[in-house]
Amino acid sequence: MARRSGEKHQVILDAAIKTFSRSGYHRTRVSDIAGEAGVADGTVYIYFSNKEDILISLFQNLMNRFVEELRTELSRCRNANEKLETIIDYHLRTLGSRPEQARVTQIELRQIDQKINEGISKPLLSYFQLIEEVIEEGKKQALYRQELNTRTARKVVFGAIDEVVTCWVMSSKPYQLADLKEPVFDLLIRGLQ
Amino acid sequence: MARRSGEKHQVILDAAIKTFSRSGYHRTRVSDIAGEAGVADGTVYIYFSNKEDILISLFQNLMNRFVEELRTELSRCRNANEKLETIIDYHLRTLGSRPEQARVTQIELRQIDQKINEGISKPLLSYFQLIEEVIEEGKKQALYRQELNTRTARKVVFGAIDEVVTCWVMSSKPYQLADLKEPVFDLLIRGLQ
Amino acid sequence: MARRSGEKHQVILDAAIKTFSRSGYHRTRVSDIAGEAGVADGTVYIYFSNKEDILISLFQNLMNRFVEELRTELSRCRNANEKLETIIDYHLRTLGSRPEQARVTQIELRQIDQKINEGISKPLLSYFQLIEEVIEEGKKQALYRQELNTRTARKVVFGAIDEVVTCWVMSSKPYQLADLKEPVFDLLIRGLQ
Amino acid sequence: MARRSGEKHQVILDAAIKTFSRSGYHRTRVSDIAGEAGVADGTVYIYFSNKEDILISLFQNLMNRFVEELRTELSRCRNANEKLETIIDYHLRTLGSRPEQARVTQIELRQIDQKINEGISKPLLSYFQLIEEVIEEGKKQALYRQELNTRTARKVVFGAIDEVVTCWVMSSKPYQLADLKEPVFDLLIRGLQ
DNA sequence: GATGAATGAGAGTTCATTCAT
DNA sequence: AATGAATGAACTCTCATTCAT
Repeated sequence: MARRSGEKHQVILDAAIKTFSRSGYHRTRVSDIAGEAGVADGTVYIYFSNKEDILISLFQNLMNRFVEELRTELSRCRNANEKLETIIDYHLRTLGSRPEQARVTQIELRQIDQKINEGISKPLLSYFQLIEEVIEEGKKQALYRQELNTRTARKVVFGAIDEVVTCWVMSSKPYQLADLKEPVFDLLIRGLQ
Repeated sequence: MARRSGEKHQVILDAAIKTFSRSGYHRTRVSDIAGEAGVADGTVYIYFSNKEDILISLFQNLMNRFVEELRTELSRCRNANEKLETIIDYHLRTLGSRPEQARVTQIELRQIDQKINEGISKPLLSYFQLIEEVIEEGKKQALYRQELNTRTARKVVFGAIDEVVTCWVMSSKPYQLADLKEPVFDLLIRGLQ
Repeated sequence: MARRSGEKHQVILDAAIKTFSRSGYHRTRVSDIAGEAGVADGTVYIYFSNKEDILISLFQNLMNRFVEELRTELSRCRNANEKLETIIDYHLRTLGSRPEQARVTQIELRQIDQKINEGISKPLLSYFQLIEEVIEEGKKQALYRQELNTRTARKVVFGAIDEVVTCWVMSSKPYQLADLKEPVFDLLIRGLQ
Repeated sequence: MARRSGEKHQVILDAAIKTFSRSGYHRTRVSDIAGEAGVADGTVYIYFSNKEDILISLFQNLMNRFVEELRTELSRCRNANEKLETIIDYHLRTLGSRPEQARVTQIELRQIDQKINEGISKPLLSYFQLIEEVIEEGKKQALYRQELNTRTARKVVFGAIDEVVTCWVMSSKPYQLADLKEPVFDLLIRGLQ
């Protein structure tokens, strides 16, 4: 049964990012990943229970690290506004500097079946949770309107950032993704106030 | 069953919405669509060149009608604010009343290969175009800030609405999608002003 | 049931020679033949019972005319040697001047199933019969050896001519097929004497 | 089943001869070959790129062995006449003792598309080459006429033998193919002299 | 007789997954 | 733990043939 650690575990995950990003989830064969990782096809199944498991593990890995590091950066902020700015900045900066990861997150991850989304939802929910915490904090700090519906506001915030990333991924990337931080932050902060 | 010429085209398209929505694009066999449509497998290939073509035609069909009707509604509005409100309202109302179409648009459509996205991009771009026109109009009418980057603003607006729809589709739909119009509009309008 | 006459019967047969020659029997669709003939797909089935029937009818048509005309030419000959020369000449001249027919005869006709060969065998047998008659005549006229096995001799004669045609069809046809009459006749006549 | 590496390649080839000979190339399904070989359908595609590849590999295999063994036999001959006799004898003996192989060579092999013929031409050409060498040798040894066109003579020789085999394959085989060696050789040798 | 839209059986090929070594 | 040959279920698409008009 799927070992979740070991050096090869990570090697396969790295190979998967590359191949998924290059060819897309459905076009990538397990043997492609194995080849890229320099292991035998069967070895993949020692570390992952199936192909979908690789994609989900990939996302969970990335997302956990993402949220963890983001929480660290947020701990240095003094108020909700700074935190929101940090969220947008970190999100755009991280994916902007890792196009392969961005492609997997924005495109490939959405190619899997409904039921599997559960594996994706969990780590994503912790990010949603984080954003909602910041909005709540902003309301407590009287920075944002009291009547603001936190959940809806979170959707707007996340949706805005997410769309900006998707557009960048789908484009030929003629601009720096991080450069969009200012206008996006500006728009969202005014919306919340 | 399909008496008039050309009727089968639509029958197959309707069947495709149902089956894609029910089972997802990759899990749907062409024979499932044919069965749902009450035609033979081969008949599908008289009207569509392949499975992907069905999905793309589906989206183009829906999106063209969507943009067309939306433009009609917008023609009744007096200013950019009313238009923005109409866009959000129409978007949420339309998809909120057609969960199957919403599922296809939000989920299944994103499951196809990169190159095929071209077929999707075109009709989507006309919607993006529409939103940008409204934002530009708002700037001209001095309703929105002059320094607003129209393209980025459009991404934020579309991303916000889109995320709201996606969350609803993924949920067990315990609320009316259209009910989110107010808070979303409120947030976005403040962001633009 | 397949009507064996009518103007369209011949139109379809002519279209079949072209398409079979161009694309090969298995690569040719019935709709290709219909298209080339300028009739509807279904019309083909008024005149022929199925696709194989077209190929067989084609061959029978060609072969009957071939043997008939050849017999006429032979009637002008005075002895077996002249007749053999005429056979070789006529065979090479006829196929050499109709590359499409040659292609169908040499290549496409051999692409059909065993049991169907019966339809091909019959008209071919009358050609074999003709050759054997000439050899027998040659023996009677003391032109050829008495101990000659007529059947085997016929196989050698036909095989030689047939191979010469096949090589020409498969080649880019940089020479006139009829030019091979002399050396082929020379070889065979010496073999028979 | 298939213990030693590479053994399956031959097992599949052997199964292919049987099934092609029994049902014909087009009537044989890949799963029939796999079944006859006692392997899974997919296994066939590990060793061959597609169905056509099986037929071509089959022929190349047989033909290479054929020419190789024939060359060995020819090395024992003292002059062109003996060699020509050996060629005819070996050709008829080999195919006469392996009716399945003969059927594939004479009938099924000619059922494939033009472009694929390239795969067939090469090994066949080496046989043609061999025959031409012998004819040339006969001319040098003053056994055959100097003015003989070697290429045409080769076509006559090969065509004669080939036709004899084809007739035998198509018949119910009431005679020994090898028994035709004498009359065929007799006819051809006189033609060449 | 003619049409051509509709049919649906059919088959080649792929590839995730397994398991003997 | 690692391998990679073998598996076989799965699925798209083609096209000869039919038949209502």
